[in-house]
Amino acid sequence: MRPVAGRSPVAGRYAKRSTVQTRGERPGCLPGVRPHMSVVTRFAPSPTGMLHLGGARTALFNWLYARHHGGSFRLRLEDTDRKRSTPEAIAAIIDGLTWLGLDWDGEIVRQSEQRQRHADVAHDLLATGGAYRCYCTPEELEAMRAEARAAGRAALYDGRWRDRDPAEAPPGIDPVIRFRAPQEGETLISDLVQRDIKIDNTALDDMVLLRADGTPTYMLSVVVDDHDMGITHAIRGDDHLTNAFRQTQLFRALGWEPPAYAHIPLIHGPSGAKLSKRHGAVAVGAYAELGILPAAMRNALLRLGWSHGDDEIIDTGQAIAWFDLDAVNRGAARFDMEKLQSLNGHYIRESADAALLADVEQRLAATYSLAAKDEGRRCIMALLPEAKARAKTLVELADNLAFLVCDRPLQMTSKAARLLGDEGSEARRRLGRLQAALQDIAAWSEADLEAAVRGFAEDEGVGLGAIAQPLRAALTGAHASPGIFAVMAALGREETLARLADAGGQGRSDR
RNA sequence: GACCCCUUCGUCUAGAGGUUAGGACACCACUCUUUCAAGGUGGAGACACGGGUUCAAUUCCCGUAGGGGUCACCA
Repeated sequence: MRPVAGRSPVAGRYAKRSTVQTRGERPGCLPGVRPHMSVVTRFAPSPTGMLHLGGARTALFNWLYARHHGGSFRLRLEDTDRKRSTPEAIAAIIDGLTWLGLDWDGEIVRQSEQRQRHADVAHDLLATGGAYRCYCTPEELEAMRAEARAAGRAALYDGRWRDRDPAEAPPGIDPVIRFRAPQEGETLISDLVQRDIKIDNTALDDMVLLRADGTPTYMLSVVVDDHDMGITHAIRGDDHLTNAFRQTQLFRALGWEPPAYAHIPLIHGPSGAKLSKRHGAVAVGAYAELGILPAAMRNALLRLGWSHGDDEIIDTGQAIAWFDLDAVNRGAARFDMEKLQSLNGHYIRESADAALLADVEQRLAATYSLAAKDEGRRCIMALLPEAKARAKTLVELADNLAFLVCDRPLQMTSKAARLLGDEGSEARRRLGRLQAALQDIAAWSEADLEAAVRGFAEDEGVGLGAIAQPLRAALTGAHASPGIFAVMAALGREETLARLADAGGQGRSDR
């Protein structure tokens, strides 16, 4: 992982870029209006935890936007807070994105590796008066905030070192470097999603650029990195909206042009509040375990806050073709697991059998602790087309196929046991006769089996259901399963007859 | 508290100054059927409230209420 953001090579490109800006006069218009500028988006998570739905959706939108415009999508780890950033979190983010199929361009940029450049920028600003040293103690700041709050104002730094003579600096205190933010007028953002929003500059204070220990803060780092990486569009969660004003001011102070911003609404948890560790945030990896297909996840995430008329099932190719920021909503949405599952069922049905096989085998092997033998694999493949139509998740799919690889005698569910009845029941005796009837069937094919069983039912003078249900119980241990003839064909002659014997012959092991 | 944002069926959403307010998930019924799904058909279900503007407002404007976000030497 080597950062690409250097200090110099991109400067020239930038000078060119800033002359093209027309954004701001046309709030509703799309970034595509700026010709000849290749789109560069980025997903910039802080590696302090898992990748949850909100982050995943932000990544998706950035990825889609870049792919739609033929630009590039970068991944940047905002690890300036090295105490909180962990290798596990980095791995979780990478795994999550990989699982989702969101591939990034170029190398991953680790913000911490850019700290010297960030510090240099801060010092340049200091030299030109765009920033100043502040010697406040944490206690002093805390008191300041408490007072502001008590007075019913926003808790802002009051700028007490802004114009103070550094000669008055108290001894023994390492100063922070603060941005000298404009105090008059207002700052406008022409957000691609939220439209024009302006804020009075008095609502913003002089933020810290460099901490007392000389390390850069996030606010400085994003600005420098977005600039250095040539980010044209910053698509991120709504919770960054107020940061955009500060960042815009910093960009301007540095003589740079900020990227186009697009603040997308947050995804809310069941409680209606922002997703967080305490509020319904689940790592995307958890959905993989639940048997969700990445394609379904992408589709579900896409429809949260974005729409294309009445279209619901939108595969990734279609999403790339259709996605743009103008159709992004401004209100937060809640995530609906039921809808995800429904979508997932669709994508499972659309999947090729071979693509599902490995996953099913793995799940079966984990749950039933049986090695997938060739015979087992043959059975599974044979029934996959049937089983696929009945599963909303890969977990269900595996569960629905588990009977194929279970050892005899089968464990019966209570409903299955009821279908079979007690020892010597009519249903069981009939299964015994069926076993005999099937004994010398010539070709063990689904069609022949169906003909044979139907014929048998006729001979017995009962409807097919009266045979099929107990038969299903005997063969699968359950009252519901894929089509019974397909089950028999998949199981094979030997295993089918053996299970029939278990149920019809001696009548054992049912519960 | 200050600043900012949001508000159409339970949920995700479409929509437009005049519509029977559309779709999807979930729900109910019917259908198909060897079961369960899937599929098909049908049903119930929404414009937060109050003022304006207008011939007409759910759509535009202003308030109210409710919800959310942000106010760190976190990101």
